[in-house]
Amino acid sequence: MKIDREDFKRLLKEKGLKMTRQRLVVLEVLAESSGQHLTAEEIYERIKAANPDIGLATVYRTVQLLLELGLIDRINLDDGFARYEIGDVDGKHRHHRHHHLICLKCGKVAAFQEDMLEALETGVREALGFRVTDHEVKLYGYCRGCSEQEKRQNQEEET
Amino acid sequence: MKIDREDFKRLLKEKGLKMTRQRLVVLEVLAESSGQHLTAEEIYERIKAANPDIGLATVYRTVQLLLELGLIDRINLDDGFARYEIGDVDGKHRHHRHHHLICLKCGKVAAFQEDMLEALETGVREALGFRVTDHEVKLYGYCRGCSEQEKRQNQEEET
DNA sequence: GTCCATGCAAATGATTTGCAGTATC
DNA sequence: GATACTGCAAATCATTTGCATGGAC
Repeated sequence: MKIDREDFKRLLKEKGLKMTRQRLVVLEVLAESSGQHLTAEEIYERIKAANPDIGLATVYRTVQLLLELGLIDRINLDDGFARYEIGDVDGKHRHHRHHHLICLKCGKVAAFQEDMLEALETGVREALGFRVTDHEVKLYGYCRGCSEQEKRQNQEEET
Repeated sequence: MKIDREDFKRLLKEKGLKMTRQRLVVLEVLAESSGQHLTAEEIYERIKAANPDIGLATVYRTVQLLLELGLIDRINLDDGFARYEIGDVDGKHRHHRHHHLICLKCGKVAAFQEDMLEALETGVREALGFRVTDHEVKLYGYCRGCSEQEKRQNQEEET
Protein backbone atom coordinates (compact mmCIF):
# COMPACT_ATOMS: atom_id res chain seq x y z
CA MET A 1 0.00 0.00 0.00
CA LYS A 2 1.20 3.48 -0.81
CA ILE A 3 0.78 6.54 1.34
CA ASP A 4 -0.22 9.81 -0.26
CA ARG A 5 1.83 12.44 1.53
CA GLU A 6 -0.47 15.26 0.56
CA ASP A 7 -3.60 13.46 1.67
CA PHE A 8 -1.95 12.75 4.98
CA LYS A 9 -0.82 16.35 5.34
CA ARG A 10 -4.30 17.61 4.60
CA LEU A 11 -5.83 15.25 7.11
CA LEU A 12 -3.46 16.51 9.79
CA LYS A 13 -4.00 20.13 8.90
CA GLU A 14 -7.74 19.75 9.38
CA LYS A 15 -7.04 19.10 13.04
CA GLY A 16 -4.42 21.80 13.38
CA LEU A 17 -1.61 19.26 13.41
CA LYS A 18 1.66 19.23 11.54
CA MET A 19 3.16 16.67 9.29
CA THR A 20 6.53 15.46 10.42
CA ARG A 21 9.07 13.01 9.11
CA GLN A 22 8.39 10.78 12.11
CA ARG A 23 4.65 10.61 11.53
CA LEU A 24 5.12 9.85 7.90
CA VAL A 25 7.67 7.13 8.58
CA VAL A 26 5.48 5.37 11.15
CA LEU A 27 2.56 5.38 8.78
CA GLU A 28 4.76 4.09 5.97
CA VAL A 29 6.11 1.23 8.02
CA LEU A 30 2.56 0.17 8.83
CA ALA A 31 1.50 0.54 5.22
CA GLU A 32 4.37 -1.70 4.12
CA SER A 33 3.48 -4.26 6.77
CA SER A 34 -0.11 -4.76 5.78
CA GLY A 35 -1.43 -8.03 7.16
CA GLN A 36 1.14 -8.11 9.93
CA HIS A 37 0.39 -7.04 13.45
CA LEU A 38 3.20 -4.89 14.76
CA THR A 39 3.78 -3.79 18.32
CA ALA A 40 5.01 -0.27 19.02
CA GLU A 41 8.42 -1.72 19.76
CA GLU A 42 8.49 -3.55 16.44
CA ILE A 43 7.54 -0.41 14.56
CA TYR A 44 10.30 1.38 16.40
CA GLU A 45 12.86 -1.28 15.46
CA ARG A 46 11.95 -1.09 11.81
CA ILE A 47 12.27 2.66 11.77
CA LYS A 48 15.46 2.97 13.77
CA ALA A 49 17.73 1.59 11.05
CA ALA A 50 17.00 4.50 8.72
CA ASN A 51 16.22 7.01 11.49
CA PRO A 52 18.51 6.37 14.43
CA ASP A 53 17.38 9.45 16.30
CA ILE A 54 13.71 8.58 16.60
CA GLY A 55 12.31 7.93 20.08
CA LEU A 56 10.08 5.11 21.18
CA ALA A 57 7.80 7.63 22.87
CA THR A 58 7.19 9.26 19.51
CA VAL A 59 6.14 5.95 18.05
CA TYR A 60 3.63 5.55 20.87
CA ARG A 61 2.35 9.07 20.40
CA THR A 62 2.12 8.69 16.65
CA VAL A 63 0.33 5.40 16.81
CA GLN A 64 -2.19 7.01 19.14
CA LEU A 65 -2.68 9.82 16.67
CA LEU A 66 -3.10 7.54 13.67
CA LEU A 67 -5.66 5.61 15.64
CA GLU A 68 -7.64 8.78 16.28
CA LEU A 69 -7.41 9.71 12.63
CA GLY A 70 -8.83 6.30 11.83
CA LEU A 71 -5.88 5.37 9.63
CA ILE A 72 -4.89 2.34 11.64
CA ASP A 73 -6.50 -0.24 13.92
CA ARG A 74 -5.42 -1.58 17.27
CA ILE A 75 -5.72 -5.25 18.02
CA ASN A 76 -5.09 -7.15 21.17
CA LEU A 77 -3.87 -10.70 21.02
CA ASP A 78 -3.64 -10.98 24.80
CA ASP A 79 0.11 -11.32 24.84
CA GLY A 80 0.75 -8.12 26.71
CA PHE A 81 1.32 -5.92 23.68
CA ALA A 82 -0.99 -3.65 21.76
CA ARG A 83 -0.61 -4.30 18.07
CA TYR A 84 -1.32 -2.06 15.14
CA GLU A 85 -2.15 -2.57 11.52
CA ILE A 86 -3.09 -0.29 8.70
CA GLY A 87 -6.84 -0.02 8.22
CA ASP A 88 -8.55 -1.56 5.25
CA VAL A 89 -9.51 1.40 3.22
CA ASP A 90 -12.32 1.00 0.76
CA GLY A 91 -12.72 4.28 -1.02
CA LYS A 92 -13.72 6.65 1.74
CA HIS A 93 -14.93 4.02 4.16
CA ARG A 94 -12.97 1.95 6.58
CA HIS A 95 -13.91 -1.66 6.91
CA HIS A 96 -13.38 -1.74 10.64
CA ARG A 97 -13.19 -5.48 10.72
CA HIS A 98 -10.78 -7.42 12.83
CA HIS A 99 -11.01 -11.11 12.22
CA HIS A 100 -8.09 -13.09 13.41
CA LEU A 101 -7.28 -16.74 13.56
CA ILE A 102 -4.96 -17.35 16.49
CA CYS A 103 -3.25 -20.72 16.60
CA LEU A 104 -3.10 -22.00 20.16
CA LYS A 105 -0.03 -24.07 19.40
CA CYS A 106 2.34 -22.04 17.24
CA GLY A 107 0.83 -18.66 18.03
CA LYS A 108 0.64 -17.70 14.39
CA VAL A 109 -2.01 -15.13 13.60
CA ALA A 110 -3.86 -15.04 10.33
CA ALA A 111 -6.62 -12.77 9.19
CA PHE A 112 -9.65 -13.64 7.16
CA GLN A 113 -12.44 -11.79 5.51
CA GLU A 114 -15.93 -12.90 6.15
CA ASP A 115 -19.20 -11.11 5.90
CA MET A 116 -21.26 -13.71 7.64
CA LEU A 117 -21.21 -11.64 10.77
CA GLU A 118 -23.52 -9.12 9.25
CA ALA A 119 -26.44 -11.42 9.87
CA LEU A 120 -25.36 -11.65 13.49
CA GLU A 121 -25.21 -7.89 13.83
CA THR A 122 -28.63 -7.45 12.33
CA GLY A 123 -29.99 -10.02 14.76
CA VAL A 124 -28.45 -8.26 17.72
CA ARG A 125 -29.92 -4.97 16.65
CA GLU A 126 -33.40 -6.32 16.27
CA ALA A 127 -33.37 -8.39 19.42
CA LEU A 128 -31.53 -6.07 21.80
CA GLY A 129 -31.68 -2.63 20.23
CA PHE A 130 -27.92 -2.49 20.18
CA ARG A 131 -26.62 -0.75 17.08
CA VAL A 132 -23.34 -2.39 16.08
CA THR A 133 -20.79 -0.12 14.42
CA ASP A 134 -17.67 -2.23 14.68
CA HIS A 135 -16.65 -5.63 15.82
CA GLU A 136 -13.67 -7.70 16.71
CA VAL A 137 -13.61 -11.43 16.31
CA LYS A 138 -10.88 -13.74 17.45
CA LEU A 139 -11.07 -17.40 16.59
CA TYR A 140 -8.73 -19.53 18.64
CA GLY A 141 -7.78 -22.98 17.48
CA TYR A 142 -5.21 -24.90 15.52
CA CYS A 143 -3.89 -23.85 12.14
CA ARG A 144 -3.59 -26.35 9.31
CA GLY A 145 0.07 -27.08 10.03
CA CYS A 146 -0.41 -27.70 13.73
CA SER A 147 -3.61 -29.68 13.16
CA GLU A 148 -1.82 -32.04 10.80
CA GLN A 149 1.18 -32.37 13.06
CA GLU A 150 -1.12 -33.29 15.93
CA LYS A 151 -2.92 -35.86 13.81
CA ARG A 152 0.38 -37.48 12.88
CA GLN A 153 1.44 -37.71 16.51
CA ASN A 154 -1.84 -39.34 17.46
CA GLN A 155 -1.37 -41.94 14.76
CA GLU A 156 2.11 -42.74 16.03
CA GLU A 157 0.76 -43.23 19.52
CA GLU A 158 -1.74 -45.75 18.27
CA THR A 159 0.95 -48.01 16.81
CA MET B 1 -24.25 -20.08 41.03
CA LYS B 2 -23.11 -22.25 43.89
CA ILE B 3 -19.64 -23.61 44.40
CA ASP B 4 -19.19 -27.19 45.53
CA ARG B 5 -16.32 -27.09 48.01
CA GLU B 6 -15.56 -30.75 47.66
CA ASP B 7 -15.51 -30.68 43.87
CA PHE B 8 -13.14 -27.74 44.02
CA LYS B 9 -10.94 -29.47 46.54
CA ARG B 10 -10.78 -32.58 44.43
CA LEU B 11 -9.89 -30.60 41.34
CA LEU B 12 -7.04 -28.95 43.19
CA LYS B 13 -5.83 -32.19 44.69
CA GLU B 14 -5.49 -33.72 41.23
CA LYS B 15 -2.78 -31.18 40.54
CA GLY B 16 -1.11 -31.49 43.93
CA LEU B 17 -2.56 -28.19 45.08
CA LYS B 18 -4.20 -27.26 48.32
CA MET B 19 -7.54 -25.71 48.98
CA THR B 20 -7.34 -22.50 50.94
CA ARG B 21 -9.83 -20.03 52.27
CA GLN B 22 -8.50 -17.42 49.83
CA ARG B 23 -8.98 -19.60 46.77
CA LEU B 24 -12.47 -20.53 47.80
CA VAL B 25 -13.43 -16.93 48.47
CA VAL B 26 -12.16 -15.68 45.12
CA LEU B 27 -14.07 -18.38 43.31
CA GLU B 28 -17.19 -17.61 45.34
CA VAL B 29 -17.05 -13.91 44.56
CA LEU B 30 -16.84 -14.71 40.86
CA ALA B 31 -19.64 -17.24 41.14
CA GLU B 32 -21.85 -14.63 42.80
CA SER B 33 -21.01 -12.08 40.13
CA SER B 34 -22.02 -14.13 37.13
CA GLY B 35 -22.57 -11.91 34.12
CA GLN B 36 -20.34 -9.17 35.48
CA HIS B 37 -16.78 -8.68 34.39
CA LEU B 38 -14.61 -8.07 37.40
CA THR B 39 -11.04 -6.86 37.45
CA ALA B 40 -8.57 -8.32 39.93
CA GLU B 41 -8.85 -5.12 41.92
CA GLU B 42 -12.63 -5.36 42.04
CA ILE B 43 -12.49 -8.93 43.22
CA TYR B 44 -10.03 -7.83 45.87
CA GLU B 45 -12.34 -5.04 47.02
CA ARG B 46 -15.30 -7.37 47.35
CA ILE B 47 -13.30 -9.82 49.38
CA LYS B 48 -11.56 -7.39 51.67
CA ALA B 49 -14.64 -6.47 53.67
CA ALA B 50 -15.03 -9.99 55.05
CA ASN B 51 -11.33 -10.87 54.82
CA PRO B 52 -9.25 -7.81 55.65
CA ASP B 53 -5.98 -9.69 55.62
CA ILE B 54 -6.09 -10.93 52.05
CA GLY B 55 -3.48 -9.60 49.63
CA LEU B 56 -4.02 -8.33 46.12
CA ALA B 57 -1.16 -10.52 44.93
CA THR B 58 -3.07 -13.55 46.08
CA VAL B 59 -6.06 -12.51 44.05
CA TYR B 60 -3.84 -12.26 40.98
CA ARG B 61 -2.30 -15.63 41.69
CA THR B 62 -5.65 -17.25 42.33
CA VAL B 63 -7.24 -15.84 39.24
CA GLN B 64 -4.33 -17.23 37.22
CA LEU B 65 -4.87 -20.61 38.83
CA LEU B 66 -8.62 -20.67 38.22
CA LEU B 67 -7.93 -19.78 34.62
CA GLU B 68 -5.62 -22.76 34.27
CA LEU B 69 -8.19 -24.99 35.90
CA GLY B 70 -10.68 -23.76 33.33
CA LEU B 71 -13.10 -22.54 35.97
CA ILE B 72 -13.10 -18.92 34.82
CA ASP B 73 -12.53 -16.93 31.65
CA ARG B 74 -10.47 -13.86 31.04
CA ILE B 75 -11.81 -11.09 28.85
CA ASN B 76 -10.21 -7.94 27.64
CA LEU B 77 -12.29 -4.85 27.06
CA ASP B 78 -9.26 -2.77 26.08
CA ASP B 79 -9.52 -0.51 29.07
CA GLY B 80 -6.25 -1.54 30.61
CA PHE B 81 -7.63 -4.19 32.91
CA ALA B 82 -7.93 -7.91 32.55
CA ARG B 83 -11.40 -8.99 33.58
CA TYR B 84 -12.65 -12.30 34.84
CA GLU B 85 -15.93 -14.09 34.88
CA ILE B 86 -17.03 -17.52 35.93
CA GLY B 87 -17.23 -19.93 33.03
CA ASP B 88 -20.51 -21.14 31.66
CA VAL B 89 -20.60 -24.71 32.73
CA ASP B 90 -22.85 -27.03 30.83
CA GLY B 91 -22.55 -30.41 32.45
CA LYS B 92 -18.93 -31.37 31.97
CA HIS B 93 -18.26 -29.01 29.08
CA ARG B 94 -17.40 -25.34 29.15
CA HIS B 95 -19.03 -23.14 26.57
CA HIS B 96 -15.93 -21.09 25.99
CA ARG B 97 -17.90 -18.33 24.38
CA HIS B 98 -17.27 -14.68 24.95
CA HIS B 99 -19.75 -12.48 23.20
CA HIS B 100 -19.85 -8.95 24.42
CA LEU B 101 -21.70 -5.86 23.39
CA ILE B 102 -19.61 -2.84 24.28
CA CYS B 103 -21.36 0.51 24.14
CA LEU B 104 -19.03 3.15 22.71
CA LYS B 105 -20.85 5.89 24.57
CA CYS B 106 -21.64 4.73 28.07
CA GLY B 107 -19.14 1.88 28.14
CA LYS B 108 -21.71 -0.57 29.40
CA VAL B 109 -20.93 -4.17 28.56
CA ALA B 110 -23.61 -6.75 27.93
CA ALA B 111 -23.29 -10.36 26.97
CA PHE B 112 -25.40 -12.31 24.56
CA GLN B 113 -25.71 -15.87 23.46
CA GLU B 114 -25.69 -16.62 19.82
CA ASP B 115 -24.88 -19.75 17.94
CA MET B 116 -24.77 -18.20 14.52
CA LEU B 117 -21.02 -18.19 14.68
CA GLU B 118 -20.90 -21.92 14.31
CA ALA B 119 -21.54 -21.57 10.61
CA LEU B 120 -18.64 -19.18 10.43
CA GLU B 121 -16.35 -21.59 12.22
CA THR B 122 -17.29 -24.42 9.94
CA GLY B 123 -16.58 -22.23 6.95
CA VAL B 124 -13.18 -21.27 8.26
CA ARG B 125 -12.29 -24.86 8.85
CA GLU B 126 -13.23 -25.96 5.38
CA ALA B 127 -11.68 -23.04 3.60
CA LEU B 128 -8.48 -22.59 5.60
CA GLY B 129 -7.96 -25.83 7.46
CA PHE B 130 -8.02 -23.90 10.72
CA ARG B 131 -9.75 -25.89 13.45
CA VAL B 132 -11.55 -23.44 15.74
CA THR B 133 -11.82 -24.45 19.39
CA ASP B 134 -12.78 -21.17 20.98
CA HIS B 135 -13.69 -17.69 19.97
CA GLU B 136 -14.09 -14.22 21.28
CA VAL B 137 -16.41 -11.71 19.74
CA LYS B 138 -16.73 -8.08 20.68
CA LEU B 139 -19.42 -6.00 19.08
CA TYR B 140 -18.88 -2.29 19.50
CA GLY B 141 -21.71 0.11 19.03
CA TYR B 142 -24.46 1.94 20.84
CA CYS B 143 -26.77 0.32 23.34
CA ARG B 144 -30.51 0.94 23.22
CA GLY B 145 -30.36 3.72 25.79
CA CYS B 146 -27.57 5.63 24.10
CA SER B 147 -29.05 5.08 20.65
CA GLU B 148 -32.33 6.61 21.72
CA GLN B 149 -30.65 9.46 23.50
CA GLU B 150 -28.67 10.25 20.37
CA LYS B 151 -31.79 10.14 18.24
CA ARG B 152 -33.51 12.59 20.56
CA GLN B 153 -30.58 14.99 20.40
CA ASN B 154 -30.56 14.86 16.62
CA GLN B 155 -34.24 15.71 16.56
CA GLU B 156 -33.65 18.69 18.82
CA GLU B 157 -30.91 19.95 16.56
CA GLU B 158 -33.25 19.86 13.59
CA THR B 159 -35.78 22.18 15.22
C1' DG C 1 8.06 33.83 15.18
C1' DT C 2 4.52 30.83 16.97
C1' DC C 3 3.09 26.60 18.34
C1' DC C 4 3.26 21.97 17.79
C1' DA C 5 6.22 17.88 18.01
C1' DT C 6 10.21 15.38 19.57
C1' DG C 7 13.64 13.06 22.55
C1' DC C 8 14.98 11.85 26.76
C1' DA C 9 14.34 10.37 31.22
C1' DA C 10 11.34 9.91 34.85
C1' DA C 11 6.62 8.51 36.19
C1' DT C 12 2.71 5.47 36.01
C1' DG C 13 0.04 1.57 36.80
C1' DA C 14 -1.33 -3.20 36.18
C1' DT C 15 0.66 -7.42 37.09
C1' DT C 16 4.51 -10.49 38.81
C1' DT C 17 7.89 -12.18 41.93
C1' DG C 18 11.27 -13.02 46.01
C1' DC C 19 11.16 -14.19 50.47
C1' DA C 20 10.14 -15.23 55.20
C1' DG C 21 6.32 -16.67 57.83
C1' DT C 22 1.81 -19.56 57.80
C1' DA C 23 -1.60 -22.94 56.76
C1' DT C 24 -3.03 -27.28 54.64
C1' DC C 25 -2.76 -32.09 54.29
C1' DG D 1 6.37 -32.31 59.53
C1' DA D 2 6.78 -31.37 54.67
C1' DT D 3 5.40 -28.56 51.26
C1' DA D 4 2.43 -25.46 49.18
C1' DC D 5 0.40 -20.81 49.99
C1' DT D 6 0.13 -16.12 51.60
C1' DG D 7 1.22 -11.23 52.49
C1' DC D 8 4.13 -7.74 51.86
C1' DA D 9 7.13 -4.98 49.41
C1' DA D 10 10.07 -4.63 45.72
C1' DA D 11 10.57 -5.57 40.78
C1' DT D 12 8.86 -5.67 36.04
C1' DC D 13 7.41 -3.98 31.87
C1' DA D 14 4.42 -1.72 28.46
C1' DT D 15 2.92 2.70 28.01
C1' DT D 16 2.52 7.72 29.28
C1' DT D 17 4.10 12.21 30.54
C1' DG D 18 6.96 16.54 31.89
C1' DC D 19 10.01 19.45 30.10
C1' DA D 20 13.43 21.79 27.45
C1' DT D 21 14.85 21.77 22.66
C1' DG D 22 13.91 21.49 17.75
C1' DG D 23 11.03 21.74 13.57
C1' DA D 24 6.89 22.85 10.66
C1' DC D 25 4.19 26.45 8.77
